[in-house]
Amino acid sequence: MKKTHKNIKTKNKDIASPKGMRDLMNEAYYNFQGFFEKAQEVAVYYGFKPIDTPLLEHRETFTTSIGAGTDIVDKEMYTLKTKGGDHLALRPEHTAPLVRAYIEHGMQNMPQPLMFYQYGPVFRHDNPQHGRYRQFWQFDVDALGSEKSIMDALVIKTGMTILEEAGAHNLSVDINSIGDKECRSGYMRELISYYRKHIHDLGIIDRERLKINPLRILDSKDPKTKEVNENAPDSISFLCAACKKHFKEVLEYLEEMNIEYKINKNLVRGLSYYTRTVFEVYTDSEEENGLPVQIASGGRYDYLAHQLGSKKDVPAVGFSMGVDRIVESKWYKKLSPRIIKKPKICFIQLGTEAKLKSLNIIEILRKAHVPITQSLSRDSLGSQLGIAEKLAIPYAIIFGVKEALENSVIVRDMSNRSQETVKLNKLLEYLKELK
RNA sequence: GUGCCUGUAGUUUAGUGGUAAAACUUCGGCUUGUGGAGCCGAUAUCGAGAGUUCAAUUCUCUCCAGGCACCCCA
Repeated sequence: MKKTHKNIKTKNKDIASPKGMRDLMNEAYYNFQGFFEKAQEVAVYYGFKPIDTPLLEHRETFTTSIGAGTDIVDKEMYTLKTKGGDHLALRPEHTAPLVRAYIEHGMQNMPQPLMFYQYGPVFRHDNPQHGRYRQFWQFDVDALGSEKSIMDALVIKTGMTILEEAGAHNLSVDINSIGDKECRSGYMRELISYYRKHIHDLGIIDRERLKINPLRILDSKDPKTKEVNENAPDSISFLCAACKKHFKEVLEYLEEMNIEYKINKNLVRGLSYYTRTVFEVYTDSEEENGLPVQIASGGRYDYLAHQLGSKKDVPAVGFSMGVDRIVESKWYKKLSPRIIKKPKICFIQLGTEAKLKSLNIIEILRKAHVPITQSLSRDSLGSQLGIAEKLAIPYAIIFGVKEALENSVIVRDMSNRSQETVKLNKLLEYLKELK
Protein backbone atom coordinates (compact mmCIF):
# COMPACT_ATOMS: atom_id res chain seq x y z
CA MET A 1 0.00 0.00 0.00
CA LYS A 2 1.59 3.17 1.17
CA LYS A 3 5.32 3.43 1.17
CA THR A 4 6.55 4.65 4.49
CA HIS A 5 10.05 5.46 3.35
CA LYS A 6 12.04 6.28 0.30
CA ASN A 7 15.51 4.97 -0.25
CA ILE A 8 18.01 6.33 -2.67
CA LYS A 9 18.90 3.72 -5.24
CA THR A 10 21.55 5.67 -7.02
CA LYS A 11 25.16 5.26 -6.02
CA ASN A 12 25.48 8.97 -5.46
CA LYS A 13 23.03 10.12 -2.83
CA ASP A 14 23.03 13.63 -4.25
CA ILE A 15 21.56 12.32 -7.45
CA ALA A 16 18.00 11.82 -6.31
CA SER A 17 14.96 13.99 -6.43
CA PRO A 18 15.14 16.75 -3.82
CA LYS A 19 12.98 16.52 -0.74
CA GLY A 20 9.35 17.15 -1.42
CA MET A 21 9.75 16.96 -5.21
CA ARG A 22 8.81 14.00 -7.34
CA ASP A 23 8.72 12.66 -10.84
CA LEU A 24 5.37 12.49 -12.55
CA MET A 25 4.86 9.53 -14.86
CA ASN A 26 2.44 6.79 -15.80
CA GLU A 27 -0.98 7.15 -14.17
CA ALA A 28 0.03 10.18 -12.16
CA TYR A 29 1.17 11.95 -15.29
CA TYR A 30 -2.04 11.21 -17.15
CA ASN A 31 -4.07 12.29 -14.13
CA PHE A 32 -2.36 15.67 -14.08
CA GLN A 33 -2.45 16.09 -17.82
CA GLY A 34 -6.12 15.16 -17.98
CA PHE A 35 -6.93 17.69 -15.31
CA PHE A 36 -5.00 20.46 -17.02
CA GLU A 37 -6.75 19.85 -20.30
CA LYS A 38 -10.18 19.88 -18.69
CA ALA A 39 -9.41 22.93 -16.60
CA GLN A 40 -8.15 24.83 -19.61
CA GLU A 41 -11.22 23.89 -21.56
CA VAL A 42 -13.55 25.20 -18.87
CA ALA A 43 -11.51 28.37 -18.44
CA VAL A 44 -11.55 29.02 -22.16
CA TYR A 45 -15.33 28.64 -22.31
CA TYR A 46 -15.70 31.23 -19.57
CA GLY A 47 -13.53 33.62 -21.53
CA PHE A 48 -10.10 33.20 -19.97
CA LYS A 49 -6.96 33.21 -22.06
CA PRO A 50 -3.72 31.38 -21.41
CA ILE A 51 -0.55 32.95 -20.09
CA ASP A 52 2.71 31.44 -18.89
CA THR A 53 5.09 33.38 -16.70
CA PRO A 54 8.65 32.45 -15.68
CA LEU A 55 9.37 30.07 -12.84
CA LEU A 56 11.85 32.61 -11.53
CA GLU A 57 11.06 36.19 -10.67
CA HIS A 58 12.89 38.93 -8.86
CA ARG A 59 12.63 38.30 -5.17
CA GLU A 60 11.05 41.70 -4.66
CA THR A 61 8.09 40.71 -6.79
CA PHE A 62 7.05 38.45 -3.95
CA THR A 63 8.39 40.26 -0.93
CA THR A 64 6.57 43.45 -1.83
CA SER A 65 3.36 41.72 -2.83
CA ILE A 66 2.79 38.71 -0.62
CA GLY A 67 4.38 40.74 2.12
CA ALA A 68 6.92 40.40 4.90
CA GLY A 69 5.45 38.80 7.96
CA THR A 70 3.86 36.04 5.92
CA ASP A 71 5.21 32.54 6.22
CA ILE A 72 5.43 32.14 2.47
CA VAL A 73 7.93 34.95 2.17
CA ASP A 74 9.71 34.64 5.50
CA LYS A 75 10.12 30.88 5.70
CA GLU A 76 9.14 29.12 2.53
CA MET A 77 10.57 30.93 -0.44
CA TYR A 78 13.39 29.48 -2.52
CA THR A 79 15.75 32.30 -3.31
CA LEU A 80 18.98 32.43 -5.23
CA LYS A 81 21.56 34.91 -6.33
CA THR A 82 22.59 34.90 -9.96
CA LYS A 83 26.14 35.31 -11.16
CA GLY A 84 25.22 38.84 -12.10
CA GLY A 85 24.08 39.52 -8.57
CA ASP A 86 20.32 39.49 -9.08
CA HIS A 87 18.22 38.11 -6.28
CA LEU A 88 15.65 35.78 -7.76
CA ALA A 89 13.04 33.52 -6.27
CA LEU A 90 11.24 30.44 -7.48
CA ARG A 91 7.64 31.49 -7.62
CA PRO A 92 5.65 30.44 -4.55
CA GLU A 93 2.39 31.36 -6.28
CA HIS A 94 1.09 32.64 -9.61
CA THR A 95 -0.65 35.87 -8.78
CA ALA A 96 2.20 38.30 -8.28
CA PRO A 97 3.96 37.23 -11.50
CA LEU A 98 0.72 37.62 -13.40
CA VAL A 99 0.24 41.15 -12.15
CA ARG A 100 3.89 41.88 -12.89
CA ALA A 101 3.33 40.73 -16.47
CA TYR A 102 0.19 42.83 -16.71
CA ILE A 103 2.10 45.95 -15.72
CA GLU A 104 5.18 45.13 -17.76
CA HIS A 105 3.21 44.75 -20.98
CA GLY A 106 1.06 47.78 -20.43
CA MET A 107 -2.11 45.76 -20.41
CA GLN A 108 -3.95 48.68 -18.81
CA ASN A 109 -4.26 49.96 -22.36
CA MET A 110 -6.31 47.03 -23.52
CA PRO A 111 -10.04 46.61 -23.06
CA GLN A 112 -10.65 45.70 -19.44
CA PRO A 113 -10.94 43.35 -17.75
CA LEU A 114 -8.30 40.92 -18.91
CA MET A 115 -8.95 37.34 -17.99
CA PHE A 116 -6.18 34.82 -17.75
CA TYR A 117 -5.69 31.26 -16.73
CA GLN A 118 -2.30 29.84 -15.93
CA TYR A 119 -0.94 26.66 -14.45
CA GLY A 120 2.38 25.19 -13.58
CA PRO A 121 4.63 24.30 -10.68
CA VAL A 122 5.09 26.57 -7.71
CA PHE A 123 7.64 26.14 -4.94
CA ARG A 124 7.43 26.40 -1.20
CA HIS A 125 10.13 25.24 1.19
CA ASP A 126 7.77 23.59 3.62
CA ASN A 127 8.02 20.25 5.36
CA PRO A 128 6.45 17.65 3.08
CA GLN A 129 3.46 15.59 4.07
CA HIS A 130 0.72 13.78 2.28
CA GLY A 131 -0.76 16.25 -0.21
CA ARG A 132 1.94 18.76 0.54
CA TYR A 133 5.01 19.10 -1.60
CA ARG A 134 7.81 21.57 -2.10
CA GLN A 135 7.10 21.62 -5.80
CA PHE A 136 3.40 21.44 -6.47
CA TRP A 137 1.02 22.50 -9.18
CA GLN A 138 -1.55 25.22 -9.15
CA PHE A 139 -4.15 26.17 -11.68
CA ASP A 140 -5.29 29.79 -11.50
CA VAL A 141 -7.97 31.87 -13.10
CA ASP A 142 -7.76 35.64 -12.71
CA ALA A 143 -9.63 38.69 -13.94
CA LEU A 144 -7.68 41.93 -13.92
CA GLY A 145 -8.86 45.47 -14.45
CA SER A 146 -12.36 45.47 -13.05
CA GLU A 147 -13.67 45.96 -9.56
CA LYS A 148 -17.15 44.77 -10.41
CA SER A 149 -18.60 42.16 -8.13
CA ILE A 150 -19.60 40.02 -11.07
CA MET A 151 -15.93 39.41 -11.76
CA ASP A 152 -15.58 37.90 -8.30
CA ALA A 153 -18.55 35.72 -9.10
CA LEU A 154 -17.22 34.77 -12.52
CA VAL A 155 -13.86 33.75 -11.16
CA ILE A 156 -15.41 31.72 -8.35
CA LYS A 157 -17.89 30.10 -10.70
CA THR A 158 -15.15 29.15 -13.16
CA GLY A 159 -13.01 27.68 -10.42
CA MET A 160 -15.89 25.75 -8.93
CA THR A 161 -16.91 24.42 -12.32
CA ILE A 162 -13.42 23.13 -12.93
CA LEU A 163 -13.47 21.38 -9.57
CA GLU A 164 -16.86 19.87 -10.29
CA GLU A 165 -15.81 18.73 -13.76
CA ALA A 166 -12.90 17.02 -12.05
CA GLY A 167 -15.37 15.09 -9.93
CA ALA A 168 -15.62 17.19 -6.78
CA HIS A 169 -18.88 17.25 -4.88
CA ASN A 170 -19.79 18.46 -1.41
CA LEU A 171 -17.25 21.19 -1.55
CA SER A 172 -17.59 23.84 1.09
CA VAL A 173 -16.83 27.44 0.29
CA ASP A 174 -15.84 29.79 3.08
CA ILE A 175 -16.08 33.43 2.16
CA ASN A 176 -15.48 36.75 3.82
CA SER A 177 -14.80 40.39 3.01
CA ILE A 178 -11.90 42.16 4.61
CA GLY A 179 -12.71 45.55 3.15
CA ASP A 180 -10.62 48.08 1.30
CA LYS A 181 -8.35 50.87 2.49
CA GLU A 182 -11.36 53.01 3.35
CA CYS A 183 -12.73 50.70 5.95
CA ARG A 184 -9.76 48.54 6.80
CA SER A 185 -7.81 51.10 8.82
CA GLY A 186 -10.73 51.72 11.14
CA TYR A 187 -11.24 48.02 11.52
CA MET A 188 -7.57 47.35 12.17
CA ARG A 189 -7.48 50.00 14.87
CA GLU A 190 -10.44 48.42 16.54
CA LEU A 191 -9.05 44.91 16.18
CA ILE A 192 -5.64 45.81 17.54
CA SER A 193 -7.04 47.63 20.50
CA TYR A 194 -9.30 44.68 21.20
CA TYR A 195 -6.35 42.27 21.15
CA ARG A 196 -4.25 44.60 23.28
CA LYS A 197 -6.95 44.47 25.88
CA HIS A 198 -6.90 40.68 25.81
CA ILE A 199 -3.22 40.18 25.15
CA HIS A 200 -2.79 37.96 28.20
CA ASP A 201 -5.44 35.60 26.95
CA LEU A 202 -3.74 35.14 23.59
CA GLY A 203 -1.44 32.28 22.67
CA ILE A 204 2.27 33.02 22.60
CA ILE A 205 2.56 32.97 18.82
CA ASP A 206 -0.43 35.25 18.54
CA ARG A 207 1.11 37.87 20.79
CA GLU A 208 3.97 38.04 18.30
CA ARG A 209 1.50 38.23 15.44
CA LEU A 210 -0.12 41.25 17.00
CA LYS A 211 3.02 43.22 16.12
CA ILE A 212 3.52 41.89 12.62
CA ASN A 213 0.23 40.81 11.14
CA PRO A 214 -2.73 41.20 13.50
CA LEU A 215 -5.25 39.95 10.96
CA ARG A 216 -3.71 36.50 11.12
CA ILE A 217 -4.69 36.16 14.75
CA LEU A 218 -8.25 35.75 13.56
CA ASP A 219 -7.60 32.36 12.01
CA SER A 220 -5.36 31.14 14.79
CA LYS A 221 -5.81 27.55 15.88
CA ASP A 222 -4.70 28.23 19.42
CA PRO A 223 -7.62 27.33 21.72
CA LYS A 224 -6.94 30.31 23.99
CA THR A 225 -6.90 32.68 21.07
CA LYS A 226 -10.00 31.10 19.63
CA GLU A 227 -11.84 32.03 22.78
CA VAL A 228 -10.68 35.61 22.46
CA ASN A 229 -11.73 35.59 18.83
CA GLU A 230 -15.30 34.76 19.80
CA ASN A 231 -15.92 38.39 20.63
CA ALA A 232 -13.37 40.01 18.37
CA PRO A 233 -14.65 42.72 16.07
CA ASP A 234 -15.33 41.30 12.62
CA SER A 235 -14.41 42.96 9.39
CA ILE A 236 -17.88 42.72 7.89
CA SER A 237 -19.40 45.05 10.43
CA PHE A 238 -16.74 47.62 9.63
CA LEU A 239 -17.20 47.53 5.86
CA CYS A 240 -17.74 50.88 4.22
CA ALA A 241 -20.83 51.33 2.09
CA ALA A 242 -19.03 50.48 -1.15
CA CYS A 243 -17.46 47.33 0.24
CA LYS A 244 -20.67 46.25 1.84
CA LYS A 245 -22.47 46.63 -1.45
CA HIS A 246 -19.77 44.78 -3.28
CA PHE A 247 -19.83 41.89 -0.84
CA LYS A 248 -23.60 41.70 -0.88
CA GLU A 249 -23.60 41.54 -4.67
CA VAL A 250 -21.00 38.78 -4.74
CA LEU A 251 -23.16 36.73 -2.39
CA GLU A 252 -26.22 37.37 -4.54
CA TYR A 253 -24.42 36.09 -7.59
CA LEU A 254 -23.32 33.00 -5.74
CA GLU A 255 -26.87 32.33 -4.64
CA GLU A 256 -28.14 32.84 -8.15
CA MET A 257 -25.64 30.22 -9.37
CA ASN A 258 -26.49 27.86 -6.53
CA ILE A 259 -23.00 27.94 -5.15
CA GLU A 260 -23.30 27.18 -1.50
CA TYR A 261 -21.11 29.25 0.76
CA LYS A 262 -20.53 29.92 4.40
CA ILE A 263 -19.57 33.34 5.66
CA ASN A 264 -16.52 32.89 7.83
CA LYS A 265 -15.72 36.04 9.75
CA ASN A 266 -12.33 34.73 10.77
CA LEU A 267 -11.16 34.07 7.24
CA VAL A 268 -8.33 36.44 6.39
CA ARG A 269 -5.86 34.51 4.19
CA GLY A 270 -2.14 34.25 4.65
CA LEU A 271 -1.13 36.60 1.88
CA SER A 272 -1.28 40.27 2.70
CA TYR A 273 -2.32 41.60 -0.70
CA TYR A 274 -5.98 40.67 -0.44
CA THR A 275 -8.80 43.18 -0.29
CA ARG A 276 -12.54 42.78 -0.06
CA THR A 277 -13.50 39.27 -1.11
CA VAL A 278 -11.50 36.34 0.23
CA PHE A 279 -12.49 32.68 0.05
CA GLU A 280 -11.27 29.16 0.62
CA VAL A 281 -12.60 25.88 -0.74
CA TYR A 282 -12.47 22.69 1.27
CA THR A 283 -13.10 19.06 0.54
CA ASP A 284 -13.71 16.27 3.04
CA SER A 285 -10.66 14.54 4.39
CA GLU A 286 -9.60 11.17 3.00
CA GLU A 287 -9.13 9.94 6.54
CA GLU A 288 -11.93 8.73 8.79
CA ASN A 289 -12.02 11.69 11.13
CA GLY A 290 -9.44 13.98 9.58
CA LEU A 291 -9.87 17.66 9.05
CA PRO A 292 -11.21 19.01 5.75
CA VAL A 293 -8.52 19.59 3.15
CA GLN A 294 -8.15 22.97 1.53
CA ILE A 295 -7.97 22.52 -2.23
CA ALA A 296 -8.47 26.03 -3.53
CA SER A 297 -8.52 29.60 -2.41
CA GLY A 298 -8.34 33.14 -3.63
CA GLY A 299 -9.80 36.55 -3.47
CA ARG A 300 -9.63 40.10 -4.63
CA TYR A 301 -6.33 41.97 -4.72
CA ASP A 302 -7.16 45.51 -5.77
CA TYR A 303 -3.91 47.11 -4.57
CA LEU A 304 -1.43 44.49 -5.67
CA ALA A 305 -0.62 46.17 -8.97
CA HIS A 306 0.04 49.43 -7.19
CA GLN A 307 2.36 47.70 -4.76
CA LEU A 308 4.24 46.25 -7.71
CA GLY A 309 4.78 49.68 -9.21
CA SER A 310 1.76 50.31 -11.37
CA LYS A 311 0.87 54.00 -11.57
CA LYS A 312 -2.78 53.28 -11.25
CA ASP A 313 -4.62 50.68 -9.31
CA VAL A 314 -5.66 47.53 -11.12
CA PRO A 315 -8.55 45.95 -9.29
CA ALA A 316 -8.41 42.20 -9.77
CA VAL A 317 -9.66 38.90 -8.43
CA GLY A 318 -8.35 35.35 -8.70
CA PHE A 319 -8.98 31.73 -7.85
CA SER A 320 -6.18 29.25 -7.45
CA MET A 321 -6.42 25.54 -6.88
CA GLY A 322 -3.99 22.88 -5.73
CA VAL A 323 -3.80 20.35 -8.51
CA ASP A 324 -1.89 17.74 -6.51
CA ARG A 325 -4.61 17.64 -3.89
CA ILE A 326 -7.34 17.46 -6.50
CA VAL A 327 -5.70 14.67 -8.46
CA GLU A 328 -4.94 12.67 -5.31
CA SER A 329 -8.40 12.97 -3.82
CA LYS A 330 -10.69 9.98 -3.91
CA TRP A 331 -13.36 11.82 -5.86
CA TYR A 332 -11.07 12.75 -8.74
CA LYS A 333 -12.50 11.44 -11.99
CA LYS A 334 -9.15 10.51 -13.51
CA LEU A 335 -9.77 12.60 -16.55
CA SER A 336 -7.85 11.15 -19.43
CA PRO A 337 -5.82 13.47 -21.58
CA ARG A 338 -6.79 13.87 -25.20
CA ILE A 339 -3.64 15.34 -26.64
CA ILE A 340 -1.22 13.02 -24.91
CA LYS A 341 -3.24 9.91 -25.40
CA LYS A 342 -2.96 6.63 -23.67
CA PRO A 343 -2.47 3.95 -26.32
CA LYS A 344 -5.44 1.70 -26.94
CA ILE A 345 -3.63 -0.56 -29.38
CA CYS A 346 -0.61 -2.76 -29.06
CA PHE A 347 1.25 -3.41 -32.27
CA ILE A 348 2.54 -6.96 -32.52
CA GLN A 349 4.79 -8.25 -35.27
CA LEU A 350 5.83 -11.74 -36.16
CA GLY A 351 8.63 -12.90 -38.40
CA THR A 352 11.42 -11.12 -40.23
CA GLU A 353 9.41 -9.91 -43.20
CA ALA A 354 6.75 -8.45 -40.99
CA LYS A 355 9.24 -6.84 -38.67
CA LEU A 356 10.87 -5.21 -41.65
CA LYS A 357 7.64 -3.52 -42.63
CA SER A 358 6.30 -2.82 -39.19
CA LEU A 359 7.66 0.70 -38.87
CA ASN A 360 5.75 1.55 -42.02
CA ILE A 361 2.54 0.33 -40.45
CA ILE A 362 3.23 2.37 -37.34
CA GLU A 363 3.77 5.41 -39.55
CA ILE A 364 0.37 4.88 -41.14
CA LEU A 365 -1.18 4.86 -37.68
CA ARG A 366 0.80 7.87 -36.56
CA LYS A 367 -0.40 9.91 -39.52
CA ALA A 368 -3.94 8.97 -38.61
CA HIS A 369 -3.30 10.00 -34.97
CA VAL A 370 -3.76 6.53 -33.61
CA PRO A 371 -1.51 6.17 -30.57
CA ILE A 372 -0.03 2.74 -30.08
CA THR A 373 2.40 0.93 -27.94
CA GLN A 374 4.56 -1.71 -29.53
CA SER A 375 6.73 -4.66 -28.70
CA LEU A 376 9.18 -4.46 -31.56
CA SER A 377 12.00 -5.69 -29.41
CA ARG A 378 10.19 -8.98 -28.92
CA ASP A 379 9.68 -11.80 -31.33
CA SER A 380 7.39 -14.36 -29.83
CA LEU A 381 3.69 -13.86 -30.29
CA GLY A 382 2.90 -15.20 -26.87
CA SER A 383 5.17 -12.81 -25.08
CA GLN A 384 3.90 -9.84 -27.08
CA LEU A 385 0.31 -10.68 -26.31
CA GLY A 386 1.31 -11.09 -22.71
CA ILE A 387 2.73 -7.60 -22.64
CA ALA A 388 -0.44 -6.20 -24.17
CA GLU A 389 -2.44 -7.89 -21.49
CA LYS A 390 -0.19 -6.81 -18.68
CA LEU A 391 -0.38 -3.21 -19.82
CA ALA A 392 -4.17 -3.54 -20.07
CA ILE A 393 -4.29 -2.44 -23.68
CA PRO A 394 -7.71 -3.19 -25.13
CA TYR A 395 -6.72 -4.00 -28.72
CA ALA A 396 -3.83 -5.65 -30.48
CA ILE A 397 -2.82 -5.38 -34.10
CA ILE A 398 -1.03 -8.53 -35.19
CA PHE A 399 1.18 -8.29 -38.22
CA GLY A 400 2.81 -11.54 -39.31
CA VAL A 401 4.48 -12.91 -42.40
CA LYS A 402 1.21 -13.98 -43.90
CA GLU A 403 -0.33 -10.55 -43.29
CA ALA A 404 2.72 -8.81 -44.66
CA LEU A 405 2.28 -10.66 -47.93
CA GLU A 406 -1.43 -9.97 -48.08
CA ASN A 407 -1.19 -6.31 -46.99
CA SER A 408 -3.44 -6.93 -44.05
CA VAL A 409 -3.34 -7.08 -40.27
CA ILE A 410 -5.25 -8.95 -37.62
CA VAL A 411 -7.12 -6.76 -35.17
CA ARG A 412 -7.66 -8.55 -31.92
CA ASP A 413 -10.01 -7.52 -29.15
CA MET A 414 -8.09 -8.37 -26.02
CA SER A 415 -11.16 -8.53 -23.82
CA ASN A 416 -12.95 -11.36 -25.61
CA ARG A 417 -10.11 -12.68 -27.76
CA SER A 418 -12.06 -12.25 -30.94
CA GLN A 419 -10.09 -11.15 -33.94
CA GLU A 420 -10.58 -10.14 -37.49
CA THR A 421 -8.33 -9.80 -40.54
CA VAL A 422 -8.44 -6.31 -41.98
CA LYS A 423 -6.89 -5.10 -45.22
CA LEU A 424 -4.41 -2.30 -44.72
CA ASN A 425 -6.34 0.14 -46.86
CA LYS A 426 -9.41 -0.47 -44.70
CA LEU A 427 -7.58 -0.37 -41.40
CA LEU A 428 -8.12 3.26 -40.41
CA GLU A 429 -11.79 3.02 -41.20
CA TYR A 430 -12.03 -0.15 -39.18
CA LEU A 431 -10.26 1.37 -36.19
CA LYS A 432 -12.65 4.30 -36.16
CA GLU A 433 -15.50 1.87 -35.72
CA LEU A 434 -13.88 0.44 -32.63
CA LYS A 435 -14.33 3.61 -30.63
C1' G B 1 11.42 25.16 11.56
C1' U B 2 9.76 21.51 15.96
C1' G B 3 8.16 16.59 17.73
C1' C B 4 6.93 11.25 17.00
C1' C B 5 7.23 6.81 13.87
C1' U B 6 9.72 4.32 9.79
C1' G B 7 14.01 2.86 6.28
C1' U B 8 16.54 -5.06 4.15
C1' A B 9 16.64 -6.47 -3.99
C1' G B 10 12.12 -2.85 -8.78
C1' U B 11 7.79 -4.41 -5.20
C1' U B 12 5.97 -6.91 -0.69
C1' U B 13 8.10 -9.19 3.24
C1' A B 14 11.70 -12.87 6.32
C1' G B 15 16.03 -12.90 9.28
C1' U B 16 20.61 -12.77 12.50
C1' G B 17 26.20 -9.51 16.93
C1' G B 18 29.90 -13.26 12.56
C1' U B 19 28.54 -9.35 5.63
C1' A B 20 21.56 -12.04 4.15
C1' A B 21 16.22 -15.54 2.72
C1' A B 22 11.56 -15.87 -0.11
C1' A B 23 7.64 -14.55 -3.41
C1' C B 24 6.30 -11.58 -7.37
C1' U B 25 8.39 -8.28 -11.11
C1' U B 26 12.25 -7.09 -14.58
C1' C B 27 16.28 -8.63 -17.78
C1' G B 28 19.05 -12.62 -20.51
C1' G B 29 18.88 -17.86 -22.47
C1' C B 30 16.12 -22.37 -24.31
C1' U B 31 11.12 -22.48 -26.71
C1' U B 32 8.20 -19.93 -30.19
C1' G B 33 1.80 -17.90 -35.09
C1' U B 34 -2.05 -16.44 -30.23
C1' G B 35 -2.66 -14.17 -23.44
C1' G B 36 4.09 -15.37 -22.12
C1' A B 37 3.37 -22.01 -19.41
C1' G B 38 7.96 -24.61 -18.24
C1' C B 39 13.22 -24.85 -17.20
C1' C B 40 18.11 -22.27 -16.46
C1' G B 41 20.59 -17.81 -15.12
C1' A B 42 21.18 -12.49 -13.48
C1' U B 43 19.89 -8.24 -10.04
C1' A B 44 20.98 -5.88 -2.35
C1' U B 45 28.25 -2.65 -0.58
C1' C B 46 20.75 -4.67 4.48
C1' G B 47 19.15 4.52 3.36
C1' A B 48 24.31 7.29 4.18
C1' G B 49 28.32 8.34 7.55
C1' A B 50 30.67 7.75 12.27
C1' G B 51 31.23 5.08 16.90
C1' U B 52 31.11 0.62 20.36
C1' U B 53 32.99 -4.44 19.31
C1' C B 54 37.62 -9.47 17.56
C1' A B 55 33.13 -8.85 14.34
C1' A B 56 27.35 -4.90 12.88
C1' U B 57 22.49 -5.13 8.41
C1' U B 58 21.33 -6.25 13.58
C1' C B 59 23.56 -1.77 19.46
C1' U B 60 24.58 3.96 19.89
C1' C B 61 24.95 8.79 17.59
C1' U B 62 24.58 12.13 13.41
C1' C B 63 22.70 12.96 8.73
C1' C B 64 19.25 11.90 4.67
C1' A B 65 14.53 10.40 2.95
C1' G B 66 9.24 8.96 3.69
C1' G B 67 4.73 9.10 6.80
C1' C B 68 2.05 11.57 10.77
C1' A B 69 1.17 15.81 14.13
C1' C B 70 2.35 21.05 14.94
C1' C B 71 3.41 25.60 12.23
C1' C B 72 1.39 26.98 7.85
C1' C B 73 -0.88 26.21 3.53
C1' A B 74 -2.55 24.24 -2.04
